[in-house]
Amino acid sequence: VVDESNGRRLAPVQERARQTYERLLDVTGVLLADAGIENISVNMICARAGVTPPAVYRYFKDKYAVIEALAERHMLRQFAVVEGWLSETLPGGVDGIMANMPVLIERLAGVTSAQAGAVWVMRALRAVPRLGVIRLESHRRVTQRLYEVYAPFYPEVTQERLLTRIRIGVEFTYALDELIAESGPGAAASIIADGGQMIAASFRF
Amino acid sequence: VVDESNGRRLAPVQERARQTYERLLDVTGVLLADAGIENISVNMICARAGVTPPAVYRYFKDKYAVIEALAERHMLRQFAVVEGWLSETLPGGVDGIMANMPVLIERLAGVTSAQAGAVWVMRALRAVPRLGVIRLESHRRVTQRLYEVYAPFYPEVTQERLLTRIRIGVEFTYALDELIAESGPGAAASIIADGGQMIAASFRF
DNA sequence: TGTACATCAGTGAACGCGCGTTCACTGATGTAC
DNA sequence: TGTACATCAGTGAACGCGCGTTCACTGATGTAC
Repeated sequence: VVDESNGRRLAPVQERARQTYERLLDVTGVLLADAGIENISVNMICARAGVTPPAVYRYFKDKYAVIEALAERHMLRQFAVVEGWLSETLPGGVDGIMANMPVLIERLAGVTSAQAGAVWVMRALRAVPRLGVIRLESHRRVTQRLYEVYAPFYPEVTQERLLTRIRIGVEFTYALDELIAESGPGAAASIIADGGQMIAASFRF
Repeated sequence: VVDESNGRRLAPVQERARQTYERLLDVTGVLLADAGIENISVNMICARAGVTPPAVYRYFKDKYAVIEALAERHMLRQFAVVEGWLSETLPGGVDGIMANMPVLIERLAGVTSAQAGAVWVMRALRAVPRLGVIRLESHRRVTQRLYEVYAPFYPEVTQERLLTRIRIGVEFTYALDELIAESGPGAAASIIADGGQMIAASFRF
């Protein structure tokens, strides 16, 4: 009885198993930061998580499936941040949204810094062909959601053009997230402030 | 008699050797696109280049040194594009520079699409900790150069703030380069046009 | 111009190691009656 | 409440393969006289 969709196998049902599963994800994040995507191995993950290799294969098809699950968890958390931010700023109209862009950037960066190795997960998503699709799918989803929100405010802009701009804006936002993650805490504040303004400015047509 | 600085070993002196060297770089680009950073191996590079492993070790310390050299070649080409573009647009002042942003984006994308696997090289640079420094160094260099050019046009902006904006702008530009590389030719045109405008807009303070 | 020699360029074969993965299994947890 | 059984969770040991890397070498190219 194997799921196999997307490389995931059995889902943990008991509490002990759920802990093992989460621990595997966390440990993978740490290792990704320490060793890098090309040096990480199932054996390493096991050793750090305190389990033996077959335990990993119970839940994941291979090491990419672990990274995939880790990435999805991270992107779901970021998506939740976007939703929360939208519901707060939407009453202020498009001006409120744009004025609060630095707030969004800051919160997204918070999610990234909270999870060890999250930047490296996102980088792995780009560098590994097999994992690229889940990043694209996630960006597509965010773009779609933002389009629904922005469209009423830009009646004079064609759908195609607005979608392109939003898609680029999403990409810019992720670039900022990464830039913040690799900067010291001093530089982070000004990147958040100026980066947010830059994205907002780029939505004046 | 070994160089060892940055993992490079002997430099090719004879013509035959120079061809082998360049072929190793080109083949590595292709393989990076096909197999991905985690699956590429020295053996694969050799097989595709029609040489045996020791031939690679003559010029490179390991496989990362090959990717590093490939990345540096690509970034030098892009830097040359930036210089050429600057000398053309600089007479038009800051307005000329900003108006011609889409031209820069397009040319950079041209360099990327001309070299097989160039996007994957840039992605590998992010994902592999050991290679990250050369990407940072390159971005720092471009940022510095653009600062020299922009500074006179923004006398009222503090140095720190202008540097931050340019740094972010550089990152945005690379993000566009990657976005274009993973888009179809139809979408590329509008990303170039709108992306260029977005970056230009983000330099209005 | 020819030859002897130096250096450059690349080969063939081999090595030990760690990787991904699987097998048959034991132990832990939950549940029917 | 106790016991028998089913399912879940993880172990221990082993495997073959391809990896990175090195050795002593042959062949190709350049150069001094």
